[in-house]
Order: sequence, then structure tokens, then C-alpha cells
Amino acid sequence: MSATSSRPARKRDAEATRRALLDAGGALFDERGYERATIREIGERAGVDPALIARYFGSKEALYLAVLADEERAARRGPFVADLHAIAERVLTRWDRSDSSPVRRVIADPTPAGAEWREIVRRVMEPGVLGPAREAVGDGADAELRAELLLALLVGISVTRANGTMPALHDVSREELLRQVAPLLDALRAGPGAE
Amino acid sequence: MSATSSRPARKRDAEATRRALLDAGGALFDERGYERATIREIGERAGVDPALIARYFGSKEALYLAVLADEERAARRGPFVADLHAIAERVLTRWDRSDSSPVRRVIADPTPAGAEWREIVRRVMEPGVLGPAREAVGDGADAELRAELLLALLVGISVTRANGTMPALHDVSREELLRQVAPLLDALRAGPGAE
DNA sequence: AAGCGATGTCTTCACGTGATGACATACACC
DNA sequence: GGTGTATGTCATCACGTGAAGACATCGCTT
Repeated sequence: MSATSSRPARKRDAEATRRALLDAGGALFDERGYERATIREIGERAGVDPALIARYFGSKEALYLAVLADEERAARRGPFVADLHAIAERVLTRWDRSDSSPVRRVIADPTPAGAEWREIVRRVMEPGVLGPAREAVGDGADAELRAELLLALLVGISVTRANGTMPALHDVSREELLRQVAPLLDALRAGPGAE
Repeated sequence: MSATSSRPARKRDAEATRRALLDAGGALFDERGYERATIREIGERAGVDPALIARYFGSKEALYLAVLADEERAARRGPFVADLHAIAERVLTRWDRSDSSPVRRVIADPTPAGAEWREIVRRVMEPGVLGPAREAVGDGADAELRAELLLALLVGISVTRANGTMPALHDVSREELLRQVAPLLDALRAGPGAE
């Protein structure tokens, strides 16, 4: 059933361990942020010795980068839909479930980000969000700006909704939220030209 | 000239030290976040021994709370203007200058926030943003939700703009940014009812 | 000018962290 | 089955941090 039948299920499975660390790391980096997530707790959640982070990834930071790369790979799945409402629904749904998105944290961190981080954000968000959004708003000179504006809006909503600092936003159903957001999306597509 | 003439300027001035720590702490908590801001560096920037943080505030965390309370006090200045464009301009302008807003960090942190933090955010944002915004969108049942939506939008923009993950948003002038945001604000005021 | 409280300096401590390497054990191959 | 490599376990280290407290010095009050 498994991909390589030459490899019987093993109790010691490097790939499974790698995977477990990747998942546990993703979840904890998302929950706590990079600093507050300790390798000890990551190992514990993965059911694995923390020292294996060093073995498989080299360091905590390298694990973090691997987690982000993994999220990038996951982001490439799913169809290309150039409709702002569909994009918004997909993004907000993914981020509502605590599906672990350390990238969202990178985007939402006010600290000036290095080129490496900008590049990662770009790669994760381009295929499912920025690309489709650019196409949806038409290809004016400010298409890129408006696509980024969409993402900024979604990040702002998702983050404030998640942390509970905005009680109404926190309590509202996703359905009603999307209904309230819809006019903004239409306005975004129309652009500043249309009165 | 100073408030209390009975107190001549002193080389050892507790109030000035307190103020210096508050300002340096505010700046560093904003730049680095709570974790990465060390009391040693705060002391250094304030030109003061780090141990004085313990003396005047009790602990690093207490200093953080004092910084937030200070920001709250500052937020109460300025007129009450129930116009979404004016609010947006004021907020974005304040946050564009790195005037130190640790509260923005609290709002933008995806980690579920305790009741204490929610309360602080509320107190800082109510007088200048949420209150006026609620009034601007009319007093329907969803006024609160839409006011929070405005704040979420502004936070998303400000934060992504500051960290550089959104290049177009980062490079655009505030003037042009406000022009692009204006249609969204109008849509927000109109609400989901109006087609 | 002397005493005393307020203010500031310096050293030291305890703790949690990420990292490292020696050692143990399971699995695959012959 | 024996052997070597892959995989996992454990003890320990070095470092940076927040905190605490002993000590020094300033300046107000009388």
C-alpha cells in the first residue's frame, strides 16, 4: 500500500520522525511563535527526542525554515481561482482552523523582515492568493498593490479574530464574516477610479 | 517653568529615569517584541542601569504593562472624529512613524490573548478608533463588528507595510495608499446591505 | 554640616534554553 | 546469525536572561 513496498514498516522510521517533527514544529511555531516554541516541547509533541531535531534538520532555526518550506509545498495544492470572494473564503477558512500557518506569523510580525523571509512569504502566498488576486482586479499598474491589500486585509482579520482582541470579530460566524467582507472585496476590485 | 517649582532640576531625577525607561521600553518592545527585548538593552537605550527597571516597575513584565498604560494615556489625546477616512489616516500615520506602539503588536499577535490584553487593546483603541468608527458606520446591530473590521484592515496594512513582506504596500506613499483604501472604507460604511 | 532617605551601580545567582557528543539499540544486508 | 550502519537516548555544556541584593553616592531637611 505504501509508496515503496521494498521498505516494510519499521519501528525506527526516519521519514516518519522527520514528518512528526515537521508537524509538531509547525503547530508550535504557529501557536507560540518562534521564540516561545522550545525544541523540548516540539519533541514532546512529536513523541520524539528533541535531539533528533539536530540530527534531521541541524538546528531549531533550520527546522523552522523546513516548516515554512513545507507550508509552501502544501500551498501549491488547490485550484487557481481568480475570484476575490473565493480567495477570501479559502484563506480565512484555512486560517480559521488552527491548521498551523507559521507563515501567517511572519506576515503579521511588525519587525522588519529580512530578504529571506520576504521571499518565503512570496512563494507561499503567490500561487493561491497573490497571483489569482492580481488577475481578479484586472491588470492595471496597481494590480500588485491591490492584491497585497487583499492579503493585508485577510491577515488583519484572521489574526485579530484568532487572538480575541476583537470580540465581535472573534464571535461572528465565518459565514456572516464573509458577508460583511464582501462589499470590501467588490470595492477592492473596482479600485479607486470608480466613484 | 516645570510643573513643581518646589522641585529644582536634579541630577538624580526619579521621574526622568522612569520616563526614560518607559520610552526606551516602548521603542524596544515595539521593535523586537516582548521576548527579544532585554532589560539590559532597554537600560542601555535609556542611559540607565537595567536594575532600575526592577526598582521602578518591579519586573520586566510590569514595565511592559506600564508601557501599554502609557500608550493608553497618549491615545486619549486628539479629537473625536467620526469619519472613517480621517480615522484611517490618523491611525496609519501614527503607525507609519515608528512611534512605538506595543499595542499594535498585541493586536497583531495570533496567539490567543488573555482577558487582560483584550482589555488593554480595548482601552487604547476605543477613544480614537473604535468609538468614532462605530458612530461613522451608523448604529446598526453590526456596528461593532464593522468598526473592528476597520481596525483589522488598518492593522493588516500597517503591519505588512512595516515588515516589508508586501513590497508594493511597503513602497507606496501614504497618500496613494489612502487613495487605494478609500473605496474600501466607503464600502465598509455602506455595509453589506447596499448593492 | 550632619544625618538620612532617595537614587543609582555593581556583582552575583538561578533558571531555561539550544546545542553537542558519547553511548545504546534496532534494522537491513550478506 | 553476524555485522555494520541507521536511528534513537541520555547526560552535559555554554550561554543569555531576568532577578535580587549589597554597596555607594547624591541631595534634601533641619
